[in-house]
Amino acid sequence: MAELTQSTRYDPSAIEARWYETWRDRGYFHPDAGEGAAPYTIVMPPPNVTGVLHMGHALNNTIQDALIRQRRMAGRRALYLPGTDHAGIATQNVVERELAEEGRTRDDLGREAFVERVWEWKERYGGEIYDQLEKLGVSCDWGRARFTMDPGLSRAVREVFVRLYEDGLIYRGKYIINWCPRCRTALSDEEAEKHEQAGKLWFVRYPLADGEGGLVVATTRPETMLGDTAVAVHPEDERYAHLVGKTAILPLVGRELPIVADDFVDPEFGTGAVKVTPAHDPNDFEMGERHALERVDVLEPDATMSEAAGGYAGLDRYEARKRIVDDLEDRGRLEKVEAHEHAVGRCYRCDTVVEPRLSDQWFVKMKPLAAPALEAWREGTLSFTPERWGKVYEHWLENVRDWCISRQIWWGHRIPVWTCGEGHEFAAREDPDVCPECGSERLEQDPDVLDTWFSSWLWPFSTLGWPEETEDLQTFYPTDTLVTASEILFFWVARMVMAGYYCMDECPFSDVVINGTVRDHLGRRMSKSLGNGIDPRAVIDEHGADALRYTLLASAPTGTDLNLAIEDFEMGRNFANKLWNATRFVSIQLPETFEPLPREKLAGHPAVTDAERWILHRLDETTRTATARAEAFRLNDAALAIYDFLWHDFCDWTIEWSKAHLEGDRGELVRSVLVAVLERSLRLLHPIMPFVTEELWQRLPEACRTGESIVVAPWPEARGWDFPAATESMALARAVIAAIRNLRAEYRVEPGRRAPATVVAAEPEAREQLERHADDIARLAASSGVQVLAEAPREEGTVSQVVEGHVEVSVRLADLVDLERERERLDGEIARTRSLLEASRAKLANEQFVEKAPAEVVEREREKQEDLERAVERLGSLRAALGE
RNA sequence: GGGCGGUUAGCUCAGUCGGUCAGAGUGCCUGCCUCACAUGCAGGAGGUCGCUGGUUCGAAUCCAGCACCGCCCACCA
Repeated sequence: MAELTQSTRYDPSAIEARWYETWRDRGYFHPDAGEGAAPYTIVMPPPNVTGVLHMGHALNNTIQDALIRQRRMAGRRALYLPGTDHAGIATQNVVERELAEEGRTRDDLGREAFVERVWEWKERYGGEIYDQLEKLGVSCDWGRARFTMDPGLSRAVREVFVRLYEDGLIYRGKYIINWCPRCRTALSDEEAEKHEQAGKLWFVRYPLADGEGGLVVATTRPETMLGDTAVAVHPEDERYAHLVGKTAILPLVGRELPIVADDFVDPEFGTGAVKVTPAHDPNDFEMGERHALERVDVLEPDATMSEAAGGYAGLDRYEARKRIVDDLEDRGRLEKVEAHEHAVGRCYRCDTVVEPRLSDQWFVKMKPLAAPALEAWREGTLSFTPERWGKVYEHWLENVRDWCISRQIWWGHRIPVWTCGEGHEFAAREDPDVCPECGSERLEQDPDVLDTWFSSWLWPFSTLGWPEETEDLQTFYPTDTLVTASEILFFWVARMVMAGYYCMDECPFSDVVINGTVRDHLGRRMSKSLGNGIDPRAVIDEHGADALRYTLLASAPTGTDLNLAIEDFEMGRNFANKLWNATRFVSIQLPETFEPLPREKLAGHPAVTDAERWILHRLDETTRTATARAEAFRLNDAALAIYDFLWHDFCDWTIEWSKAHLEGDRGELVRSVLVAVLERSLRLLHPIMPFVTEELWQRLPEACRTGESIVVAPWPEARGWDFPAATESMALARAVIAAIRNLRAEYRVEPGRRAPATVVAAEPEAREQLERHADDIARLAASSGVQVLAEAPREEGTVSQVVEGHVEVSVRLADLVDLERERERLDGEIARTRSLLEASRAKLANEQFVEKAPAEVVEREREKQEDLERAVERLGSLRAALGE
């Protein structure tokens, strides 16, 4: 164990894969269902099967894994359930592109062969993301991994669909939906992303049928005018009151358009008169319903103009727009054109501008499902971190609209609705042979498939076996924490809560933790097209998974976006390396047969000093902080607290301090403390940096740890090591050391040259503390000896500082001292201290302050004033000794 | 149009209850290969906490307004 030949560089590549296999093979990630310890469950937001691990996944999964590992160590039965999503449109697109390269289309293959082909693709590439997640070190239960199109999950989808259908919560109808002309499918409102875009507003004059004047309407999509079946104005708009009931003529087409009055119209916008196109605009559709208007569909599914467009038939929508504008202009119907910024929907998969289109689609009624989901948030059954996301969730649910769930693609769960030759329509859990109503064998299944999210929203329970009453479901549902990005709060989180209540009558999780978006150092979203993405796999290859995980967690306050540059990951790498070397140092000190003192004997050991007590005190403090922060989902705070403790307290001070105490009477105690602190620190850090902590933990003597792996070692608890006096005394010692070092550096003392130092303190208590530490202070400050005195002897050739207000630290530098410079330095110091003192005095002279501020604050201010007074005094006498 | 978030050191960001909160990492400057670690050690410079008011004994912190950046929602064609 104590080989001195070990490399001074930590090499993660040598150990990560090995440990991962060991953990997995030993079953640490696989909790049993049934009776046992309290479960803790996280279901992984399933990445798309087409997905490649990106920084967003890395962050999301690191957070989840850190939570899972911490709770597992704390004794919970932790289940981290992984899986992938079939991602209907995305996956179909990938395979269609593959086919395109072969010069074929999905229609060439036909539905069955195409779906077969997608399955082949899935079998071949769908597992890649699992390998990448393993490299990240996530402690998922791979034996329970699920895919949204597994037989079990497909059964769950069917079951829910049929239940909703039977409950009257699913309906089919002709409505305006978002249509992607490239994917040739409907999209949900959430899938049609709105983007502000510069466009134009065309003002077109529609003449009246009776030949008397006309009225001007404004439109952003002139091509849709071919489908106009009315013109609308506001009922109270006096400008147009006389026209209501009359008829206008549609230019270019000649169709007669009734002029109707409708509340929807905003008199302030445009001209206050609106062309109504029920087949191509959701509002116009509703107006069409209200006024029983005809619907004229002028577009084909691929966004070319249909037969109904007359002379424009066959043209692409934008080509048609151009021609129509030209033609209107030619005929003098175009009044004017204005620049106009407006929101345009685009397909979230291919970025094509979506077209509002009239078609037959399936919908889920959301209002009844939303009610319990709202209730859960309002009652506190469901919490969000950060809390503000709860309001976003609430607002969406309050305004939720029905969910369009049918997609005109082939890859996905086919809608389980059949129609028989007699026209009977029914939904069925099992593929039917005959119509249940009339026995007809001529059955036809609806050709559409379900929105991918229709399977994702069941994820927390479908993955556990639902609709079967499995042991897993009983044990691990409801789950505990859901960690996800804010982008899918509506797509996924809100709908999961609805499904949870609808199917299980219970909220599917108690906490939703929203993680931030990973951006580049300029704050731009990482994306393929910008080429600014940092590949987490490359970071793992270069620095190790622990470095990636630490950097991500430390840089990511919960819910805040993080801007990262590639160099930032060196922070994690350096920390892992620091740990490696600290452990090397401790190991080297331990004989092969080392038996550490029992932990309960450390703090009360006869040979114990402030140095040991202080680090034990800090260890307890850090343990409490790390635990509280991990429980509150504040992993960045936990990570930073452990980092600070290990690097700056343990390595910078305790290890350095210990070097003179490793042998002799105190040796056994000091070594026991070192190993105890290190061992517990490794456990604290394990959820964040699993690999390096395991590797190092295993290198500690067996008697210093419990169990065969740190993965299943107990989460640390504070032991009541509470030593404020030792903490204070060490703070003074460290301040004195820092002062001597500072004086040496200022005077450019050669590193090899040692100089005697004097520490003057009036208080006997302070002197006593310093006396005890004199040798260590001298050693760590490169001094030949430290003398502790009550009175200051004024010697020539010394330079001084005052620390903690009342302690004077002097170093004899003889020939190196530049009197002039020392006078200046002290004058500066005196001026600074005086101004602080003045401020403090002014504060205390303020009656209001003394009266109204809490006694504790006033007391602290008094102490501060005293310290400053003494400091000014001491500095003054130092200065006086230097003459003019 | 509505809502939310951000603005703190050159850079990336912490800062919970208003009073030891002017902090970290990185970068920069000085000096060190000191027997765990140069992926390191020691020392140092660097900020009017976006702007303007207000509340308060006291404001980076609370309130209002403003400016800039970003996100989400939205059926004004």
